[in-house]
Amino acid sequence: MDFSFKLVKKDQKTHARAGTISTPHGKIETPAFSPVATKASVKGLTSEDLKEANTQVVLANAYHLYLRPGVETIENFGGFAPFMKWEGPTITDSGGYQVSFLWQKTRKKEQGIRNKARVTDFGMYFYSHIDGSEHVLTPKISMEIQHALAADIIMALDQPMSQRFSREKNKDAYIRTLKWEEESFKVWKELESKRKNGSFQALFGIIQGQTDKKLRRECLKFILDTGFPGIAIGDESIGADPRITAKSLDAISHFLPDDKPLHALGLGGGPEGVFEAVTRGVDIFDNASVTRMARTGLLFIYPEDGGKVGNKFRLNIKSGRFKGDRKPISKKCLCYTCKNYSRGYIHHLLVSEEPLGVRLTTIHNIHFYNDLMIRIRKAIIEDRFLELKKYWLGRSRV
RNA sequence: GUCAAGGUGGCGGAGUGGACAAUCGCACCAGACUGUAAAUCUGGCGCCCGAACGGGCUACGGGGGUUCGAAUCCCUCCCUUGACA
Repeated sequence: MDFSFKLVKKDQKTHARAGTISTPHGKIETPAFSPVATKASVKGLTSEDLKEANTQVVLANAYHLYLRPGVETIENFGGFAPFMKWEGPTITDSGGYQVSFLWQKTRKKEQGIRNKARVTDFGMYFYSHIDGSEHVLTPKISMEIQHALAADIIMALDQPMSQRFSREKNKDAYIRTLKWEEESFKVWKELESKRKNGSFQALFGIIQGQTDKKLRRECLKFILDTGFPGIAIGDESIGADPRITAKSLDAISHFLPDDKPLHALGLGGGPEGVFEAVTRGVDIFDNASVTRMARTGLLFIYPEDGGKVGNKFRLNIKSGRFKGDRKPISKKCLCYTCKNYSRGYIHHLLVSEEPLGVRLTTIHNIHFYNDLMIRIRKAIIEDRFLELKKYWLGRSRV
């Protein structure tokens, strides 16, 4: 088996831990951030850019790649990683999240297309946002798609819970998720047993349950009993507000095994959210807003630059006050962008909608997150994690 | 010089007697951003007072007029563009 998680160091006072995930395509030193390459592309960057920004792993999406360019195309390239010329470890998401929240993401220019999804125990019926064609996603189909996309880490099909759902609907989603994960596991086992190329994909089960401690624990127990190689935690509570995320994680921190990594799906909340999540045992996470914010001009800065909880560790480079500013985005940052370009120039690029602006800001934000994770890992290993956390967050909220 | 069309907020451009401090777009300002249907979306955008409902002032080239009421109608002047000389 080409997949393992080994602890390097466990923090004494918190659940924070440093470890190494080994995959057929290399190691991931944790805690780690995974940039999101939904459609086999981190918007604006080449794989060399990603590498230079210290990226260890990227995450792509089954829903999007299935609809376009299609599974066969990618299979012929040997997976989405060779397709995008990425040589390191990779993750794919099952597509459950996408289908679940399609209905609320209708965009004005695409309003002509049917966008309702219908979920039954059998699967998720949905209409393509591209051409309106009808499709169904089941645990088996999701596993087959992800098998073809050939990431090192794949996700079971789930139906994420939401604060906007009724109690009843959330209960259904929870029960259905357990059922689908079990089914995903069976199909995955079968696909792995038939494998001829000596590779291996690690299937992660997803813990649902929002901030309900009982459900979270029950779900974790189910995932461990079933024997998934890794654990993911999902649904809407792993989101923007670090305190709600913390509440969800607190339910399971004590029960995390040492030999399985915990992935937080879509972990939000900026650097503050990262510290709170790592405090509670998160080893790896992905987040789309890091790169999305880069595109809209929200750039991360260090405490040395004035970054703090109050300003969410970021500045808005599009703001008129940066026009003509000759300083780099951050004086502390060692990314390609900060080493070579000024705030004034980047301000100009984004305001003028020059594509180069997106590339430079995305490089910076990804480098920032990766560097933050490197610092956190180092602090855990050197027994000063809480010290680092306090330095960043000020008076700790924990 | 004659004829024609036109002059509206930072810009473009609607409105052609009351519902107009004036649609809309751009620019500008602020905010948001979860397993990316996002280089997107939301809000503000004459000045002053107010937390808000709201109130006051100044404004559709200048001046004058008609009218209870004018960005809108009439007179006159100035300016722009096009055609003819």
